[in-house]
Amino acid sequence: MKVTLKDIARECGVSLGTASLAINNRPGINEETRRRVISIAEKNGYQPSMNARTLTTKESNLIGLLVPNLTNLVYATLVQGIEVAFRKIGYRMIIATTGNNEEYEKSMIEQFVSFRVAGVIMYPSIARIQNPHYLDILKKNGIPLLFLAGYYPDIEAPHCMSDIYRGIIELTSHMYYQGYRQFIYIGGCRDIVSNQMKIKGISECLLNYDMQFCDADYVELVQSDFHNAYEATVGLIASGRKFDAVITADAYTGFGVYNALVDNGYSVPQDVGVAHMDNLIERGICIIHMTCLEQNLAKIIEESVDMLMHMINNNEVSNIELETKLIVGESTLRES
Amino acid sequence: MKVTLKDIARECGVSLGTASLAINNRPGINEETRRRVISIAEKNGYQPSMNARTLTTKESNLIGLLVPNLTNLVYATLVQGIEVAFRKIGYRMIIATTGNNEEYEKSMIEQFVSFRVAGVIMYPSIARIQNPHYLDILKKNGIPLLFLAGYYPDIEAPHCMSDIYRGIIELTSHMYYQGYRQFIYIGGCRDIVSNQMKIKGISECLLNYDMQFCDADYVELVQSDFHNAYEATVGLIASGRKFDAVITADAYTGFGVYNALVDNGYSVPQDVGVAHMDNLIERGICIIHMTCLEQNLAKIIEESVDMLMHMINNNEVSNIELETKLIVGESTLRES
DNA sequence: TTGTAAGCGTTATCAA
DNA sequence: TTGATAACGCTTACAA
Repeated sequence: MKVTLKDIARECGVSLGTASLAINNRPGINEETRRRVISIAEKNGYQPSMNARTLTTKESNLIGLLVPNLTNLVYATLVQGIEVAFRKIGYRMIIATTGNNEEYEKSMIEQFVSFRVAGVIMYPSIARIQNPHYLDILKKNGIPLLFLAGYYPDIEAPHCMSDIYRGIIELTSHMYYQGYRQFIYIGGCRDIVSNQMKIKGISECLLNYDMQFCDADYVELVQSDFHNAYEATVGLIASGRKFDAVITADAYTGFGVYNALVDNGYSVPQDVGVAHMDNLIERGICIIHMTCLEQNLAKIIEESVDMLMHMINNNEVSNIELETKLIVGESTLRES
Repeated sequence: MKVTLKDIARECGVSLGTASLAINNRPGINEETRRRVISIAEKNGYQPSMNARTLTTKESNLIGLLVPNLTNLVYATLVQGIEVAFRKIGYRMIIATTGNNEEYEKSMIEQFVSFRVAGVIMYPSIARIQNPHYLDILKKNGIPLLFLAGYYPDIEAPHCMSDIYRGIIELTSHMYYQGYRQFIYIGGCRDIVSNQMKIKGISECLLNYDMQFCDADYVELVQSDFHNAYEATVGLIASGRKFDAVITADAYTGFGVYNALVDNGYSVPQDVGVAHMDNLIERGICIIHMTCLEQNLAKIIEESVDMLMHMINNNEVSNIELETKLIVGESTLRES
């Protein structure tokens, strides 16, 4: 049923080799023959088999991209940007999601190997990862790996991400100057590198002002989303815990917190200040303009594609950490 | 650099065939040998080459999925759901975006063919498509095609989508009963099937009330998003055009309209009612609870995966059109 | 239970 | 400018 080069060659009355030259626009073939082969190929809907081609040439021109999911706009934006960038330079992508599931992550990495991809970009996401050394399979097969927006400390591979540490210090300082004193962070698993950077940033910044950010100030959600954040905040209020500043892992989580506060009679920003990571929701949609820390996703996309290409070409690369940008909104601007 | 089965066989001191049996857990091989082969394979990070395997078995277990982009939550939700569903039944996906670009769409379809995918699901999106017959290449290669959430009228392939026609009638009626009389639709290209269904629904519904929905009442945006909708609405207002009801292609467009109205001194829902397709933005985030027409995406996912599997197994399938659900929000509820 | 060899659809090498 | 042939990594008869 599939159309093969042999079919085309036969119909044209030429040999396989000749047909191959024609299809691939290689020199050393009569122009007239080429045209005939190509036209017959098109007529029959012939497409060269990637499988056979990769097998012979050992070049797949394929990139594997692994992200936690696609319904989070940060991931989706990264994926889309990276796909477009690679397409421009003649590479194709296999996009896969892990669902924050270690089994899936492992199986998708194996999948990439079995496709013989030229390189892998992965957004590391698994919370308490059991054994990230299944990533070693990439090295064993000579496939370069680049971590996007984070990394696994145990695995030797370069990364391209935002300098969240610096960014969160800027954010914390801003909130401090607005008079907020008791900070809470609400987000996903604390074991993830990016979250560790946040904790480090917040606590070191507060230390400068002789304040402490302790373990209990990190509210760890099973999943960082609107509803979990809402419930967690309600719980926090019910527990009588004192706090006047909340920083969250992403916008959805931030709005969950905001709604819980308002529903319980608190005013934002007067009673409590709220800020979140990332800036992807159209402001005109939102019930309040939230203060947030914007990552330069476009730059992350550009740099990570660049880095991986260097790695594929056996060049050295060094880690990249990009500046973030503080966007101050109403949610942390107290009337003074 | 890549690890092959030959390497494993050699290291184990068995033949290629035997190694293959072991790796694939086939019967007719000594248990002890199997264990040895498998353990050596794991040690070396061996992964069978999909390329070679597909070439021999002629079964790829791959599905091609094509959507306009990933940053729109509707598409992302569909992609994610479909990926998970196929993974459960042992298929892998190649996810690609078209960026609403006909060239890209064509090239991705060719890509799918060259991967020898078992089937293709595509979200048709190209506005004024020049020649959708590049899809014929799928049929020529015996690859089943399923349209998701729309279809190209000229191409013979089944589709799975919402019954937008019925849904939009329900929405229009609701707005009529709220006293709205002059309808505008704002969305993308009118040539797209789903938009035609909307026009048909609105105009037939209005006809029942002796009202007309004419050509000029369809405001066609180059791209249906927040900013274009905002500008278009401002333009509409400036032109002195009379209208008191706006239905939009999606939530972002709807909020663009809403903001333009409010910024120009109109009140929603008193002066103008606004409603949009789809219901994916967390309500707690939004500045207003908009009336919208919710598609049953979960069902679309389930049914489309099911349909494609039937097609792959050479069974007949018939088109599916699923009910939508009207969610009434503040944006069309006039105080009476 | 294991080994041998043909074949999958390409590309690449070498002769003609 | 073309054709024949080996090779890529794997599966699968079939033979041993």
